[in-house]
Amino acid sequence: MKIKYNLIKTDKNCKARLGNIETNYGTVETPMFMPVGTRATVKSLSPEEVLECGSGIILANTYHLWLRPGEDIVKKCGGLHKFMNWNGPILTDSGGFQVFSLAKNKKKDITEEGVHFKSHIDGSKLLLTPEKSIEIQNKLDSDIAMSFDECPPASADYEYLKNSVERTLRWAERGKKVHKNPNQALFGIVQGGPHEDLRKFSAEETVKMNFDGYSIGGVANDGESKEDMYKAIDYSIPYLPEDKVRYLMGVGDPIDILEGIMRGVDIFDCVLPTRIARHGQAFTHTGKINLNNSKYKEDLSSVEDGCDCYCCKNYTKAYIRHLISVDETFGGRLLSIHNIRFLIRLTEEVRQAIKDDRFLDYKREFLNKYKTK
RNA sequence: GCGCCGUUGGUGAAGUGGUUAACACGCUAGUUUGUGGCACUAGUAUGCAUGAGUUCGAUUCUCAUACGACGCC
Repeated sequence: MKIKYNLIKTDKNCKARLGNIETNYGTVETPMFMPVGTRATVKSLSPEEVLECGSGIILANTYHLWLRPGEDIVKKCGGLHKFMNWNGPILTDSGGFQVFSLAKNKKKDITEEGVHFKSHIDGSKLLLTPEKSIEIQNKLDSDIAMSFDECPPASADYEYLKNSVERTLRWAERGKKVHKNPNQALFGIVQGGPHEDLRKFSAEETVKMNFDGYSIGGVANDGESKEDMYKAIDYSIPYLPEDKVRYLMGVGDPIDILEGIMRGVDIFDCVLPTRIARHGQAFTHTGKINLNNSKYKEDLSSVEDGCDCYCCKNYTKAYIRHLISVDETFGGRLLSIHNIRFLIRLTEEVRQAIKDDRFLDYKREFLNKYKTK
């Protein structure tokens, strides 16, 4: 079966929603945070460890798996779940973001047909089209596939965004036509930058195509202000159906997650917890800390008091600082576990708060403690 | 004892008679939002072994001293 989204309730005081998603690989509760496993692995963690962090779902990336090992190999191995030994649901990104990301430094060639660009591995010329992206995702056999969209930079002007929104709609339609996997849901993506009319248009037109869920894209790009991100959400959500799940792509700063939930978002994903972990930083309820800092040299406390993760239950800051400073991968691994657990725990607490209709109180209390400086 | 060479920051080292002493590593701090990232950004010697001299001016020239390397007796 395809996924099924069940809305359980909405917080009385805001748009925060409590729900769950039924999939062939079990049910996951929303709001939720999805760790990123770009190349069929959440960097440095085993599936068991990801599960132990409380995550029931992960994200994998179409572009990267297309290049290596190739979707046919994954298919031969029995699909992505079997291939990577992950028995929970998997969401695949369409590759749209990679095109944007690759095009940041190099010349991109976005045409009506698709996007021409060069492989980051060997420089060979590639063409990714809406049809190709869906075909790859079908073969990967993820539970949730994304439409192939254009993810414009935050600096794009109105005219560019308008054209981009229209092109993304045409691409969504083309992708939907070739989508064949009966066990895989397909999401449409809302674009339009921070502009109210473009978001409205994009959302309404995308919803008309009747996707299994809806993503809000084009946010969290470099240089984008928080205000623009929140606008993008505010201007998209009202036009999305209540009974379909909403996914804010690429967002994972704790504050942004709470802001998103308050505005009606159900799913988040982000590389932040694992990336900053590899660079020595950890989320805590009082803000982000940097284990590189010399003040932790002799600190025998855990990364965060009261945290129930494997890292905090067994290791000191002094030890982790040492690992990070001598470049041992175990340090980043421990912090990845902690950071993912931190965000998952955040969503667990949020779900309870929504149950009690006190999400806004929870959010206020969290923000009071969480220093960004 | 004599000869010869050397002595620049935490480390390896560039360099010049004249405003701010290159670069690298390290160290310190910051950044990171659908992962081309173990990456990026910034800071880090008021001082060039010590003392004296030459000079308008010396880390750069001269002499002495200390320390170190090498060679000879």
